[in-house]
Amino acid sequence: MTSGEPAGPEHRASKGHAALAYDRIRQAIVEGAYGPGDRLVEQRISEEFSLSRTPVREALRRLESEGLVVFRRNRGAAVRYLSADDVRDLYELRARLESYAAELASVRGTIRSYDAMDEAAEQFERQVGRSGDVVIAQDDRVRALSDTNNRFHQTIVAAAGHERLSQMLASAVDVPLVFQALRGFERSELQRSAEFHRMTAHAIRRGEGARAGRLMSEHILLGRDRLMEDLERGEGARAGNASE
Amino acid sequence: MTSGEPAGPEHRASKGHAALAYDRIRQAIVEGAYGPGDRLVEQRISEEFSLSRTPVREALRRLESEGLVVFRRNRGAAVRYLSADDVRDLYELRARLESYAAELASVRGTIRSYDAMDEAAEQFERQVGRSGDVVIAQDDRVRALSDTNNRFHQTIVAAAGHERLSQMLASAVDVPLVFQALRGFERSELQRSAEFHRMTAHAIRRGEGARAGRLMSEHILLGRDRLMEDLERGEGARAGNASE
DNA sequence: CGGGAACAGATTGTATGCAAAGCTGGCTCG
DNA sequence: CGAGCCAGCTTTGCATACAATCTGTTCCCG
Repeated sequence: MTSGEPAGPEHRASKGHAALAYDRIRQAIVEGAYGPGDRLVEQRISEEFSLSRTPVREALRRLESEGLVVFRRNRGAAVRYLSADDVRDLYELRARLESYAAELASVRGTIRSYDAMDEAAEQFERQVGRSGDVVIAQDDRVRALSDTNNRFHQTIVAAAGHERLSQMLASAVDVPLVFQALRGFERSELQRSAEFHRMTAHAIRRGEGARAGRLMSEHILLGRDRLMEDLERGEGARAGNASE
Repeated sequence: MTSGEPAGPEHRASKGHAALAYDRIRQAIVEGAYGPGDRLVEQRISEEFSLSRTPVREALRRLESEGLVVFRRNRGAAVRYLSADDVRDLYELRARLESYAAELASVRGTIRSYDAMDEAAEQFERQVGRSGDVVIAQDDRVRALSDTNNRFHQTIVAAAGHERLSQMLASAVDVPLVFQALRGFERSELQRSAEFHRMTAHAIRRGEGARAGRLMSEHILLGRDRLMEDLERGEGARAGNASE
């Protein structure tokens, strides 16, 4: 569900308080509990989580380096605000990076990683099929879809076997946006996404890297287009509203 | 080592101790004072810089997020070790990112940014011209060359006007490698680099983004080839030992 | 009545203390 | 003679205390 950390059992003590704070703050941002521009006061958060400021601070700086949060000297952290232009840029960057990942995956991936990729693609398809007729509004559905979608993309990134690339993608994907985007998708769009997943996975497995890269890029840019429509219409909860 | 940073209790409030520690540690790694695998013990570093452990720790985590340093839980930080394969991957990634930056710069750059770009390219050329016949061994020369080279590349990235991209490149460039690479360059290779700088800058200014991107990519991949030769021939100071 | 200096509250940035997790080396026991 | 274990030291991770900086407001003076 969250990206990056290897999915271990839920041992709170074994993870370290800083990592814990990181997970929780990140999730709060991704799901919109903290909106863009909200200040993240260390004292308040540390009380909320029953920790000291030190690990909270560490988590915040880590989130800063991933681009979810901005720091201003002596003024602390706030959830990053993204303009429509920022979103456009971010998606285009992501398209390039993930296209590259798809190319690499087609060369370096193992059979097992391909199987995992297909499995995620199939599950996504099933979830789309099961979802309601027009718009899937229920948060749980969106979350499940988002998780499966992330899993598909991350499987490919993992198959690419490029650690730094995977690290970068974690910060380029900007999960809040993906979450938002999926919420607005209509069923036909979800089906198209599922189809792109299938085609991309197929190309990767066959070793056709360039094709896989183009498909992946197109897939992501289609997502961008859809999201930009929403943002320009003004209903994005995360961007587009510039007033305090 | 450092040319002029005050280390005493007298300090400017404008920078913050954490940022200072970051700069100094980073420079030490880039120039090889700390080699790959060296442990970075917080206590020792904080004494060295007359600071407390807190800002040092913060600096180390920032360096971790940039990929120069690795943390292992309860064992602290160490300078990251890069295998030859890692270096290859890193350069290819950098090529893609900076190629994209060049494309963007050709569309978004201002006249002023183009002038700065040319200025850096010209200075690089002058410095190459002035340097010794075969191999420039002197650290000062290498450092000057490295600075100018970085300035050229960073000018383009800045002209691209894509904050996240620029942030990513900061961590993809892995300055120690560039430093090492330049040290091994022969004069003819430096001249070729200078020429690529000129051609790339020209393409950017004329708005030929695709060309600029290809040139930039090629320029970086040439650098990669040269560096890989060095690494394979003997262990470069930074890579060569494969144990975990 | 308006501008600005200074004060107060809030919040970050830095320093230090303390407990727990790792590592090292030596000792004991098989 | 070797292997395993225990003790002590090192170093991190977290908590807390303190100092520096910023923001907003009030009050004084022109």
